[in-house]
Amino acid sequence: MDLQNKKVVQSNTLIKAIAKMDALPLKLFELAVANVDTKEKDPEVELEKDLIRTFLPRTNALRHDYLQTIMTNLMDKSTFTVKYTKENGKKKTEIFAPFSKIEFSEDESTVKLSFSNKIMPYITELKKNFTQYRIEDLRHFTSSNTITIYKVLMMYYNQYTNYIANGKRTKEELESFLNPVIDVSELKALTVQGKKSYDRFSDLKKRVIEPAIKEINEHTEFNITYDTIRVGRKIAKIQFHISNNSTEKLIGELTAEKKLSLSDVQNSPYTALLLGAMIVNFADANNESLMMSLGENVYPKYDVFVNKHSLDDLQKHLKYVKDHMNSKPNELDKYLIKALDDFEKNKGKYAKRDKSKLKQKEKLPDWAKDDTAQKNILTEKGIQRSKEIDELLEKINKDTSD
DNA sequence: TTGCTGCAAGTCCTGCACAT
DNA sequence: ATGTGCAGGACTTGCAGCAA
Repeated sequence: MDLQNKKVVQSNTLIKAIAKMDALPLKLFELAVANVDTKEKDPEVELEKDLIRTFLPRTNALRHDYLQTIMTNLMDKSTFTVKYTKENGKKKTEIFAPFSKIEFSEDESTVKLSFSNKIMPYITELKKNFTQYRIEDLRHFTSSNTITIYKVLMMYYNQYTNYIANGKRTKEELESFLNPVIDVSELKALTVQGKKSYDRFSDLKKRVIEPAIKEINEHTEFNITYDTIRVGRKIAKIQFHISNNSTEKLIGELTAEKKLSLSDVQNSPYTALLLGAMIVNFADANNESLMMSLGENVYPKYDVFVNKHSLDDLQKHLKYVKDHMNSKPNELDKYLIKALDDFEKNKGKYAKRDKSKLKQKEKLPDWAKDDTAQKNILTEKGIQRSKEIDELLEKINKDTSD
């Protein structure tokens, strides 16, 4: 078995469920989960005794009676509490044991663990939220708190890698997965629940947080740091910072600029805007050298512009550009960049203009000092064209987000 | 089965920093 | 100036692991 790559796969609900297990039962549970075939109807796992032995701190031999103690402990202490709010707003709690049976024999080299039906949905329902982490990392953890904190942090980290791959989250949302903020009370509930409370944050920090982070940093490829967030004088939240050299490389590759293709440029909403403003026509849209020059040189600037202002402002800008164009320039990309730069220089007088301000006399950019251009934005024809572009954009955005 | 050892976890004390 | 909360150290407790 390739432990190095063996991933434990659990639903995030399960991770957030409170496991009152000690470190050893928790490790064995994770080991079993790592090896379960979720497609089986009645999932059973056979673990080699030799493998189990490697997860024990100091044991050289694994005698039958000692194994019995460990497995009894595993059965006794493995309880999961899942709390959630029903649709009608009422709280619901489910408490269940992950294993229905554990069997082993003196003359067999494996231990057979049967999962309970109740826990399987949590392990198999991975489509929405999923967490994967290396079981190998757990081997060296001595505290159940380390395992729990590691799992919670991996939950966030894997959402980061998941979403960065499909590009469906903003940069800020991705950052929040890498720098999750967790309430001290929630962290206490996840780690020391059921035990004597750590009323003093310094005790929680000393006995739970710092040893856990130390172990994670020492035994995994992750580097965890944290900041405390105070509400008043009290430390109410902890913001963790997760980094990982090898995975950063992978993420870098995932997010590295993909080589731009003609279809990328054609499918860009900016192409739709240019078509809508009649700055390019359908023949232009199939002119590869023209479109690639726009995609490489102009669209990145439009990205910056839209980020700063809005797509609506860009749309207005392009209308003015078109209405001021006497003839199609030879180098459309340079022309559009120049027009955008001029716009930015005059943004205070133009970009933030609303309808009430339109009635006032104000200085417009040179390329926009055109009566027909100013009329156009207020004419029925102009409004209609604006609507058409909005509809087109909406359609494109819908297609690309699906 | 019993008792020993080592260690993790929990608690308490003291001094310090800082908000009020 | 005072009270509150934190950090660090010391002490206590419980028990896993193991040998006899």
